[in-house]
Amino acid sequence: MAAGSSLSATEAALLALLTRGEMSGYDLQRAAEQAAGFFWAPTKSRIYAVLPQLVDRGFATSREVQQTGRPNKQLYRISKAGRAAVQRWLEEPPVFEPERAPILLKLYFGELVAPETLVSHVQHIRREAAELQERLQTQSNDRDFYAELTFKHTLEWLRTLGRWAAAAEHELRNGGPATD
Amino acid sequence: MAAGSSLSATEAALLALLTRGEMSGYDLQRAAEQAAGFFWAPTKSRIYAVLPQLVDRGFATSREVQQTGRPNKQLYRISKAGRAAVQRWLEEPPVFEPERAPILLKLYFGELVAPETLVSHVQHIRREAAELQERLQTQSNDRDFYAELTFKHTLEWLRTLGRWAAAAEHELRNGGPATD
DNA sequence: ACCACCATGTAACAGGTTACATGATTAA
DNA sequence: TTAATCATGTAACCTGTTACATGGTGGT
Repeated sequence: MAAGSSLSATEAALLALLTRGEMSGYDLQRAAEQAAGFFWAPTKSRIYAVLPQLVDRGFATSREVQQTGRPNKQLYRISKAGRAAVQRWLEEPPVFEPERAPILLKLYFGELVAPETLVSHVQHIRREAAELQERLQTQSNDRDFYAELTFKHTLEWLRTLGRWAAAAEHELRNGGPATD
Repeated sequence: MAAGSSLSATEAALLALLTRGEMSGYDLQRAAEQAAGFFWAPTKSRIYAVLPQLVDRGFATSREVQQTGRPNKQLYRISKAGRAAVQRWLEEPPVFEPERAPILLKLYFGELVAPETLVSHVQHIRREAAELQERLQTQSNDRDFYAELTFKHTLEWLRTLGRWAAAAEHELRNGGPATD
C-alpha cells in the first residue's frame, strides 16, 4: 500500500518489464540491457535500490527463493496497483528535452584550444557513432513493432550525428575560424 | 591551491565563460543561458554551489563589491590554474553518449497502452521540436564560428527528430502493430 | 499596481555512478 | 586456470532540481 504519486522513468521501466513475468533484480538488468540497452540501461545498484521501494509502495510483491552456493534469489511480481501505475506513467505526455552532449560544450568553447584538438574530438564522436550504428545493424531483426520504432529513432539519430560530425570536421579543417 | 583532479562539465563551462571576463554568479547564469541555452543551462543553485568550490580549488578568485539595496555582489575571476584546468578539460576526448529520451521508453512499452495515446505522445514531441526549431531559427545570426557549429548540430537533431516523429505517427495510425 | 531585473543563497530531495564486498558453478 | 555467469547488496559520492527566503529599483 501507500502508493505515493507517480513513477520515475526507471521505476516505470522496471515495472513494465515485470509485466512480462516474475523476475529477479539480476534478470531485470539483463532484460533491460538486452531489450532497450541502446537507449536506456540502469545500473544494478539502482535496480537493487528501486525494487524494494516498489514493494513498499505496493506496486510489486517479492518472494525469496532458496538457493545453495549463491545468495537467495528475490523474485518480483507486479501487482494490480503496479500495473495501474505503469499505465498512468505511460499515459503522461513524454518530456521533451534537448540534447546535452558533452561534445557541444567543448566545441562551443573551441577558441580556447588548438583546432586540431577539436578535429580529433569530432572524429572521435564520429567513430563511436559509426561503431554503435554497425553494432545495432548487425543485431537480430526480430524486434516487435514498438521496439522497431525506437530502434529506428536511434539509427536516424546516429546517421545525423555522423553526417554532422563529418561536416564539422571539414569546416574545422578548411575554412575554420576567422578565415581571412 | 589544492587543485583536485579534473572538472565536471559545469565547472569547466563556468570557467570557460570566465575567460571572457570577471563575472558574478548572476552574470554567469545569464551568459550561459544566452550563449548556450539551447544545449546547456545550469540552474542558479548549481552555479552558486560550484563557484565557491572553484575558488577553494584555486581555479578562480573572488572579490566582493559593496552594493546598497541588494546583496553584495561576488565577482569571480579565473586564475592561471583555472585556465590550465579548462584547457585540460577541453582537450580530454568528449564522452559519447546515446540519447535517453523519455519518449523512447514510453514507445518501447507501447503494447501496454492504447495506440492513440502513443500517437498523441509522438505528436507532442513533434510539436515541441518544431517550436524549438522555429525559436532558434528566428534568433539573431551573429554567432561565432564555434557557436555556429553547435547551433547546426541542434538544428539537424531537431529536423531528424521531427521527421522520425512524423514517420512514427504514420506507422502508428495505419499499419500499426499486429496488422493482419 | 504590477512585473521584470538585480542579487544572493539554503534546504530538501531525487537520481545516478563507482567502487567495495562475497562467493559458488561451469565452460573454454 | 581463467573468465563468465549467477546473485545479492552497501557506502560514498556527485550532480542536479525545486522550493524557500529576502528585498530594492525602475519601467509600463
